[in-house]
Amino acid sequence: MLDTPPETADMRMAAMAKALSHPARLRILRLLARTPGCIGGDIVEAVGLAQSTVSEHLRILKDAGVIEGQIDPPRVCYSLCPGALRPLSDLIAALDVIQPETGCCIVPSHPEG
Amino acid sequence: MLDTPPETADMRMAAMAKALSHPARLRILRLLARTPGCIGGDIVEAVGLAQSTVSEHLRILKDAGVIEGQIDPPRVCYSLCPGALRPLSDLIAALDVIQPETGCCIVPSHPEG
DNA sequence: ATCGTTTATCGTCGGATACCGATATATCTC
DNA sequence: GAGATATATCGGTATCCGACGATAAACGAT
Repeated sequence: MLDTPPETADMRMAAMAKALSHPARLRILRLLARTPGCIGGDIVEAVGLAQSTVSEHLRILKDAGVIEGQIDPPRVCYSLCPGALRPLSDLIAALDVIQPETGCCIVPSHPEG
Repeated sequence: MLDTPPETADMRMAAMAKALSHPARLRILRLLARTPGCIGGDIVEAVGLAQSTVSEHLRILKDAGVIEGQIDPPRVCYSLCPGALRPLSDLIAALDVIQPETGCCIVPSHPEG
């Protein structure tokens, strides 16, 4: 039912950014980075939301490829996918590089025909 | 009406990420980075959406502090705010650093009791 | 003062998101 | 099979988002 829908690179990038666009999810990511191993439902306690809500956030992160879950029944052990966010930081770096220090407009005058 | 609502650092970060969470906005950012100077309504053509829609995207980016507009009546000259996204890439870097190469779970066993 | 140009705002609509409680699912233990 | 545990999914509701057309606002030119 999903014959490779027109998913552009920007769409993937946008989806990745969207995964980071909620405080609870940032919390989760930091928690996962912090933890020496990986955790299960402790995340629920850490973020202070309902279990179902946290599960949804985890799904979003998983769908975005930012985290992955390793099953250890009946738990699931979540962890970061190391290089997953690299493209995003690369984009940010690229944007900054090209725009060095020029305050703003270089051509404030309008070159009319 | 907005007496500094409990805006945490994570909320700011999330808002920044949300600014990047749409293909059209990524398009706009890349366009601004690309352009030697900065552009006005050419953005509208570039993204292929209605003028009002693009204006809204620009507002979102501006609110997030990612871009800024310099007025050159009747146009507005948009440009990137150079270091604005740094905190986001820093976060990403931090996440990756701490998670070195450990495939996943370090403690798959559940310390019951 | 009026017109033309460019951008911002408004009203609206459909669809997505966030949150919750309740329930289903999966697995180990007994 | 029954029970316990941990996670995923479902149903519902309130809110937000993205898109558009229409309209307002700001300013230079005539």
